[in-house]
Amino acid sequence: MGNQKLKWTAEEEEALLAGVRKHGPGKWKNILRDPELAEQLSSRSNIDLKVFIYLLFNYLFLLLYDGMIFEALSNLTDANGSDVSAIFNFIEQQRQEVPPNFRRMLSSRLRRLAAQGKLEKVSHLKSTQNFYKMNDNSLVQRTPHVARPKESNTKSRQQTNSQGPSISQQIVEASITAAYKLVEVENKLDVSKGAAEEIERLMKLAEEADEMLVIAREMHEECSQGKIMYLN
DNA sequence: AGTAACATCGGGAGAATTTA
DNA sequence: TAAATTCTCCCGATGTTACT
Repeated sequence: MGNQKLKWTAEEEEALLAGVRKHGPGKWKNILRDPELAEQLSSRSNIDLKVFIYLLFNYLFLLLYDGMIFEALSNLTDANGSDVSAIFNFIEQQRQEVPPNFRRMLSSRLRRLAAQGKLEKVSHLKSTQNFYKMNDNSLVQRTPHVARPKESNTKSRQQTNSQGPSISQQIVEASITAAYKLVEVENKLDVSKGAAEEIERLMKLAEEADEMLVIAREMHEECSQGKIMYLN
């Protein structure tokens, strides 16, 4: 038996994104029936389209949280690390408003990042609170443990490593900028009725993140040629 | 009410990578 | 180099929503 694995090609991704723009998210059948897209998506079912977007969605949320956390920690430069409350307050201050369950999600994500070695967990004798600070691995992120549908021509991990941390770092940097926009989406996702509209907005934000990634890549190339660039 | 389409999630399996 | 681990993708079950 066994599933026939069919990696998403760039053409399929483009066709799907074009379909979402044209017909709207959730209109998978319409997208598949669209004569302009049917050929590119001929080997995909409506379930495939749905799952692809769903996984993209999940992936972006991971980027969202990591981006906000890394930004907070890079500003909270306490040598002993920052506790969850300090990180929460920073993000809340920046964001003005956060989702009701954000603190819980933040705490769990911090534990996860610490477990993965992307953050350093600092224990203090005087406090039961966990403190976290960035470490050398903070910007050397491996891909999150969710399918990452945007990366269709999956490079081997060795290739990724040989390029150094820059690509991952670029993703993180791009996500920081996109993070505050994306969290608005999350706020409204509590009202599940409007999820489809929010996903549509998310698609646009994803495009923005991609554009930022292109810019980040260009900057990286310039830097690698010895040019000095300043970030505001 | 019946039906079609969709959302969400868990789990299985193959491929790729790491480790001993 | 084989075994173990991680990543990526797909399928199917279940529940919900929208339409007729």
